[in-house]
Amino acid sequence: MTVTTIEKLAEHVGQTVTLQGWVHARTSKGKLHFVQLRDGSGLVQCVLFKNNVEAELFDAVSRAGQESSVLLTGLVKAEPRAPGGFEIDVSSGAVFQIAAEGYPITPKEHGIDFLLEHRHLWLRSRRPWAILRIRHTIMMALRNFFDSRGFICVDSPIFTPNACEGTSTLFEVPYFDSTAYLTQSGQLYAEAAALAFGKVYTFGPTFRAEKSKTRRHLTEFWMLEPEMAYAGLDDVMQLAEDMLCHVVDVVLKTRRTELAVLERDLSKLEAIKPPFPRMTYDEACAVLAAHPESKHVAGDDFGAPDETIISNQFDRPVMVHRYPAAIKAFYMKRDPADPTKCLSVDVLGSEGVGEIIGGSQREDDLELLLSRIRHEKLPEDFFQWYLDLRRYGSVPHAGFGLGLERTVAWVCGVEHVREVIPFPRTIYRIHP
RNA sequence: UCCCCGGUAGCUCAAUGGUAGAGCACCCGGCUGUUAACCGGGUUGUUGUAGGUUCGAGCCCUACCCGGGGAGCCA
Repeated sequence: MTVTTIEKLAEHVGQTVTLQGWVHARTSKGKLHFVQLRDGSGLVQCVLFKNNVEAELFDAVSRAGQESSVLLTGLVKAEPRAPGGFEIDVSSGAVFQIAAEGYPITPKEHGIDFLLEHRHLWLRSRRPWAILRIRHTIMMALRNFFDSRGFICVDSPIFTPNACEGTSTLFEVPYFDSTAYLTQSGQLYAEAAALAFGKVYTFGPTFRAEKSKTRRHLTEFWMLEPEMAYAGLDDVMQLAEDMLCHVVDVVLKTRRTELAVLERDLSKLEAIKPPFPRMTYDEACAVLAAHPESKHVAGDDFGAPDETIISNQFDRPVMVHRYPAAIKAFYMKRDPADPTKCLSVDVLGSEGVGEIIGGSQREDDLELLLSRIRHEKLPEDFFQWYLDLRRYGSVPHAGFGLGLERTVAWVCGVEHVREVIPFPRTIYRIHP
């Protein structure tokens, strides 16, 4: 007897196979049970006729409520009317466990608070299933993309001695006799690695203790940060464009079922093709100045509503570059053509989702970087190792940070980032 | 930290200041083609907490707790 998974049923039409899973839903009609079986890879309807299976199994299934664990063996039949296109005509099987009464997540509607409180069970539902499988695919596509271009994955530490950028509020943790902080960015370490390996990326969790409470914020989220030696702002923008196009392409090619579960408008994804529009910060300011709903003041950073206005001008991500140096991080290199600007870029996702990537060319001159650190009143001692990178073989280098959850939410067309990470951590939620 | 909204059965919600309800879930019975099945029957409450106003509070007032949406900041 072949044990297989639901997503591979197409290879087994006409054969008898065994599926191992859980009862997603069951309806019975007299001497007939319809079991919607979930096995993690998909969902398929299994039909049990009373006369075709042993009485013990038929009786057990009649008592098997939602989420009971069952093992069913039967003939795989093509069934165009069934979701997924297949149906199992069950001949034998076993009920491993009758789920306890009171499985909280019913087929009816639930509020977000209730669902998050039961996230450990909610993961089994269709929507999280689709989203988290796409998240996985996006992570794989990203890794494959960088791997195929000769990037080395270099992990950055999660315990850090200080603020990487000196801005965000960090989580403080006891570290033996002193204090450590959870990383808010692996970038400074990625720079060190780029000067060692040429092209690198870090990919891991990052932490921000800011009391943000919006659909775009988590206190723990994943960030991918590529960094390239002998590269500038234009290289970074090209890399970001190629990367996003590749990710969307892979998801469109391999996750149609999941996108259908999410009722994603595929035309919005199919529009994600190169080239992405590019505009300077000043050009973006002009767009906002001409927009009646914008309260943006030229020179300031863009607020969330401003980003929405800008990104809604296009059907694909837009790259806004050369922001005022004053509102950006100390390590960003000044634009030689206009020293009030820096060589930075923000990529705003389409459909008004806001910033998904922030990147820049880094300041490679020791004296200029040191003056920026002093001007920002950052702890100079902590940055000595970072300054070493400018002392010994400094080169032009550049990179960016991609917010994984924001990217997944954008691709999935999901409103809130808390749905695109398995166990979201927000200001008021650390459970389960 | 600030602004707005909410908290009633396991869930989603209703209830003019006057006897706390419905649908679903769950349990029992029926049905060989269901798709959120259907039909019949049954179980379900410290109305977030503590005060106050009132003859009477789920409803009005005060404080607090919890959560949601947004701002700022950012990915």
